[in-house]
Amino acid sequence: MDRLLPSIKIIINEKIYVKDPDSSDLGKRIVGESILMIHEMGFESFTFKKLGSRISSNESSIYRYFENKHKLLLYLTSWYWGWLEYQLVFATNSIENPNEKLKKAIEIVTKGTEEDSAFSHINEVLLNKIVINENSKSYLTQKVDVENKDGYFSIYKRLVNRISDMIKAINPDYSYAASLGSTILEGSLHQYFLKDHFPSLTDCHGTNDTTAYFQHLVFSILKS
Amino acid sequence: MDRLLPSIKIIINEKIYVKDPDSSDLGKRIVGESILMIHEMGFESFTFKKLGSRISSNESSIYRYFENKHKLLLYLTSWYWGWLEYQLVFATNSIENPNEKLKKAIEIVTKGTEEDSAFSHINEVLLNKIVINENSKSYLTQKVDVENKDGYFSIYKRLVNRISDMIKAINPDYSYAASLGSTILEGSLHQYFLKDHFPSLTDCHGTNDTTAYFQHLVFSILKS
DNA sequence: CAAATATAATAGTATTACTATCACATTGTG
DNA sequence: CACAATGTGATAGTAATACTATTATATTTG
Repeated sequence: MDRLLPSIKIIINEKIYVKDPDSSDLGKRIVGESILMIHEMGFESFTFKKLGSRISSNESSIYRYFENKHKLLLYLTSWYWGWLEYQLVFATNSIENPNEKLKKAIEIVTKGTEEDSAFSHINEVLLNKIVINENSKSYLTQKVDVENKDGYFSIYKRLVNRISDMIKAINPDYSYAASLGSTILEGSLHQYFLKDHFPSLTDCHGTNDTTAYFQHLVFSILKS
Repeated sequence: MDRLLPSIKIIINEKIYVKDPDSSDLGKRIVGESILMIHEMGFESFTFKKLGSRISSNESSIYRYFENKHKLLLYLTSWYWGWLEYQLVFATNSIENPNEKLKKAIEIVTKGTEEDSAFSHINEVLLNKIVINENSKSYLTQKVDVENKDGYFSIYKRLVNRISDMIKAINPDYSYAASLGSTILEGSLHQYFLKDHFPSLTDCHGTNDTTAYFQHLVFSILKS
């Protein structure tokens, strides 16, 4: 993908970090390298100590950016959802026809990720894979309610709401617009996970299958 | 729920445990009390040491039943899916009409859990809540593929397949029966999670809403 | 050039997730 | 009854984790 708005920045809730990793070279290395490492070894095995030695820095320096690795995961997933929201708005904003708009929206959020040169320190393709594997761990914790109150999940919620609003625009009488919106986003991640690890539980094996599955699903429901 | 088949036992893959917890009083206390504790404090904070002191036993004794707490979680989720499969087969087996059969199946797997007196040491209601919060942690690990090969997820997969088969029985031309089956199971857990923590992202707030949502979703798709 | 700030190095702590060993109690078998 | 096998409990020990604290050293900025 090409650089359309080179000066854009994804804004993350300030409570998620101690110091904005986007404000320094070290911060960007922390974020950029953590994506590679979490992708390689999984979130559980990833530690700040290992990250420190990988970026020739120190454990204690990383703690000046993120309180703990859970907050770093929240940063990464928030960034991903913010980036996806930007793609979504950019691609659908000019579409007038509600059906075409929703169809495009589903395509954007369910298709596999391509690289985006606009954010050089972040590998969006690997980040997408991290989100598939680790996203639910960001909210399946004892602290969800507190963190939700603090707005840690607001980007994700806004994204679901955008999709739900598009659904309502097509069929205002449909009673489950929010549920359908959340099912598309979460269900899409899940289908990609199944494709890699439980292929017998999904039919989405090819490039555009997940998009086709959800487009068919959503429009069948809204027509009836 | 009443005891229909009092002598039934949910069979769990033997590789998941070191010693069958169903074979002794201590084993049953380990399983029964772990459900209460994981529900209370979440899987991350739960440790074998804490469990030991809660059941007036010893950490090392628990290790004689389960290699680690991840295996214990696999045991609990497998048990839950096995139990749910039993409910499903029991409730749908005698239904001839494919539409009625699938409708009933969706009801069984998406409705909230009631207590089952047949398994006295297991609190199915709390176990269902654990599954909502912790199930994905049982497979979102680096070891999934090895554990899958060893059959750790076979009950869950069989359950998805049962639903997929019912879908195919109604509409053999539908291309996404497996995906739809997995979406129902996983999506249902997710809607229950949203209900408790992100209510704005779901419409399933009442007792039967999740069932109604998925029944409407599935039959809309299969009709079209 | 001095002061402020950022980073690195080191050390230390409580907890976790185990492993190993030994003692004791119970149970089953010959 | 004796003795062996098994199950359980108690204790100790280890490596790794997830931090915190302190101090030293760079680097930037005013």
